[in-house]
Amino acid sequence: MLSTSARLLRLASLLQSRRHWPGQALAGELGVDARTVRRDVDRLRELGYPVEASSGVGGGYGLGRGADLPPLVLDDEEAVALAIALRAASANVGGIESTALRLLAKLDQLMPTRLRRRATALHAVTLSLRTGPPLVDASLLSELAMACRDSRRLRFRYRNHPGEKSQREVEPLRLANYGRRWYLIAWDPSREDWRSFRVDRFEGAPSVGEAFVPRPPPPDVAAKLERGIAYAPFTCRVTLRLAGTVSELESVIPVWCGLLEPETDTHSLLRVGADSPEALVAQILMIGREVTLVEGQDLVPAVRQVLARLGTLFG
DNA sequence: CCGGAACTACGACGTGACCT
DNA sequence: AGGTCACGTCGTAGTTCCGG
Repeated sequence: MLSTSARLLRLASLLQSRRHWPGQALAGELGVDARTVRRDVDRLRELGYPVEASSGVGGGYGLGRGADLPPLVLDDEEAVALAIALRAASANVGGIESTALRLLAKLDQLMPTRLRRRATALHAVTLSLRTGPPLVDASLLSELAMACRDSRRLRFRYRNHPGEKSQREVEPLRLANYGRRWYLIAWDPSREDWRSFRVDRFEGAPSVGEAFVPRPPPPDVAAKLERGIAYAPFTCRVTLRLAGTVSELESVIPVWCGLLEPETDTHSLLRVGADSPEALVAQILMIGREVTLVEGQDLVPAVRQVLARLGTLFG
């Protein structure tokens, strides 16, 4: 049983973690009666938290936008995650470097020693390699993240892999990053399917539309999208045949190698994508299995050149 | 369009623990 | 014993949904 003060901090933390909370759900989280939650909400309001309430079906509590940011409450794991994420994000997201450093300084000052050791350990043993300029803008990522969190439709202009432009309207689910690239995972009602969109291919700022009821993603959507991301965006693409079923191969072939598809009862297809013939060769070698080329004959001359250079080097 | 059901927040009140 | 505080119960009011 939490003390009243501890419960008040926990309530503030809960309200900051989600836009909307039914009173009964908060009561369940806090282990008290809904009436006690309401009293705590009153106390938070007295402390300056802009807690808004709505009655009726679908009603509940939520943090409104106040004149000032109320005190932010983080638990141990959140504080460590924030410190690590800030260091990583400042290198991969444009426009937030100095803000991230200011925030890190604040966190560093407030963190208990045990947490600071955990947060800095990863940074201390990680070497940051020069990776070029950031690919996406922080404000765009932030806007997409809020649309995911609040389950609001997004309309935006998008340029696909071949460079064709289109107007899209989707129900956003998650942001995902693969290497230095960021992707928006969303349900596309016009295609009746889940799609991933590269954030750096958005043209202009998206417009946020009406709220939608989030649909449960199919259980394997993350793996499928991960493999799709590992293939579709690249300029050098080949399809390989290898022995084994998809379920057998999934456990032995790294997910970043490409997109596995069933072909027959005994063989599967692996679609491999890379930025260059050199990277393609390296990726195919990493598969570590005997493969045959099914599609991508146009890349054969380029790949032969890479192999010839290797032959000269080590011959 | 209307009325009832369902759901939710809100207010009044009683109870028990703790402190002086 | 009396005051204070935190808590739960119960009834009320507002909102939404749905069937006739």
